[in-house]
Amino acid sequence: MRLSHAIQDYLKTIYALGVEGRPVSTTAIARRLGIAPASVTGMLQRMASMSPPLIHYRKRRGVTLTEEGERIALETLRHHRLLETYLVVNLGYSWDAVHEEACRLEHVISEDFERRIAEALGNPERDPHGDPIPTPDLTMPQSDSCPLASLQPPQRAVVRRVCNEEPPFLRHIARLGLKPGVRLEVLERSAFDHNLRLRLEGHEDELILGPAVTERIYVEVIS
Amino acid sequence: MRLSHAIQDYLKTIYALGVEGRPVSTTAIARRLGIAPASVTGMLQRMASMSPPLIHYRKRRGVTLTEEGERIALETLRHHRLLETYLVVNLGYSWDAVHEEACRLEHVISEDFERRIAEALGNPERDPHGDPIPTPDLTMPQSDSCPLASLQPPQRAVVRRVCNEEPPFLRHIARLGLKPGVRLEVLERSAFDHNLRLRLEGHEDELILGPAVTERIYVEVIS
DNA sequence: ATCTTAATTTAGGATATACTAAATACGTGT
DNA sequence: ACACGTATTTAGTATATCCTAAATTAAGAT
Ligand SMILES: [Mn+2]
Ligand SMILES: [Mn+2]
Ligand SMILES: [Mn+2]
Ligand SMILES: [Mn+2]
Repeated sequence: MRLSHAIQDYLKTIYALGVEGRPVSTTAIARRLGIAPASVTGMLQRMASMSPPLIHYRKRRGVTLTEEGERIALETLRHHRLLETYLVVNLGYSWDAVHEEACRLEHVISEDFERRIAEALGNPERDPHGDPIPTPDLTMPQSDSCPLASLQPPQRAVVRRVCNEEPPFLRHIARLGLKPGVRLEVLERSAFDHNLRLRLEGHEDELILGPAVTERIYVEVIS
Repeated sequence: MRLSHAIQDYLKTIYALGVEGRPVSTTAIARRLGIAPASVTGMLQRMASMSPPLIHYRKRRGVTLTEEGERIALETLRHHRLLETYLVVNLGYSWDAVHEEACRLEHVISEDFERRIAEALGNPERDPHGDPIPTPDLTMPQSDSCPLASLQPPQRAVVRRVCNEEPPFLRHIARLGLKPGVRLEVLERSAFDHNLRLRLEGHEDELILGPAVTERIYVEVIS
């Protein structure tokens, strides 16, 4: 039974919002998808009463994914992230332009297409934004990165992941040189405004970043 | 105004069935799309009353494309054929497996995606089946090929185009060595059953093909 | 002219997915 | 216990796309 684009996007959204198995609220889903809350309620009720059910739904308590729902969320997410990677690596897209394209393509490619691009890319583990790509058997690789915002001087770290898909944000930090794989050293953390002063490896000049940026960038601390 | 997948497929179908501007019947569209005739009537009425209208619709007389309808048909067809070519050339698909995949992807790729794969392929003029690919400004390249069935011995010709998308048919003729670009010589045409005996360039043994095959293969006669 | 049949359209419905407006429940502070 | 504001659900619609069954039209045969 092939599921609709709409349902696949709901599942992806619930997966993304449901950290640590906490239930996800109707409103949160509505905001993320740009849909009226009432419409989301309707869709959640339908998804909960399919067989097999895709979500556990408790009125006014929010939803969590069933095993089946999570499987499809991961399947769709694997499509999405492989596509983003393919668009950047093989078709020369810039990393701020791939999200929209992948979000349309993810719903229509076959399993064969998925296999072929994965292979062409050498079975990558992360997409251009550093997001982990679910494995072919649909488990999500765990990564132990933390927000750049949580670092203290004089810690050193590698940028792992950028958790914000908005093209202007991505263009901004790319211009600064902040991309997955880049090493950096925290020089100072200012009180109250929590700005970070830091230097990227290979760059002379220093950077000062506010929390609006540092909370969206995940890094791995270098021992 | 973005048109739906369904409408794009209707337009492609009307384009394909409407040789020389002859009106296309409801039934023909229904058969080709695997949809009930009544549903087709409904859709045709809607398409005729959009602004701008996509088709000219005369009750019980069949439909023809308007300029706008033809534009979209060619746009979709360009997507389809570029995708088929890309799948074969860059992702290693076999030519009998690309149609279905392209028929889903054609509706969701952006103009940017279209440009990029066209460029990656060197702006090809034909797809893997030899079908001409509409140019970027949406004109259909004219080709002067004729059915293999119309040849007489001892004419020689180059295979140009295979006008049948069914995978078993494509696998069959590929196994025989009949692909676009292959040269051949007609040795004999038998009366009544219209079988053709012929030899492919580079092959030792001869082939005997019935009209079910030779009417679907288009060739260009070598002077 | 009328009959028969095939093609087509109309009528009535179903499903998926959205919307707005109105009703209801929940949680919090009094 | 209660009232208020927010989150959520219900009710009632709308649109797109399909379906089946019944009605209508056109075209050829008698
Ligand atoms: Mn999507
Ligand atoms: Mn990503
Ligand atoms: Mn299609
Ligand atoms: Mn083709």
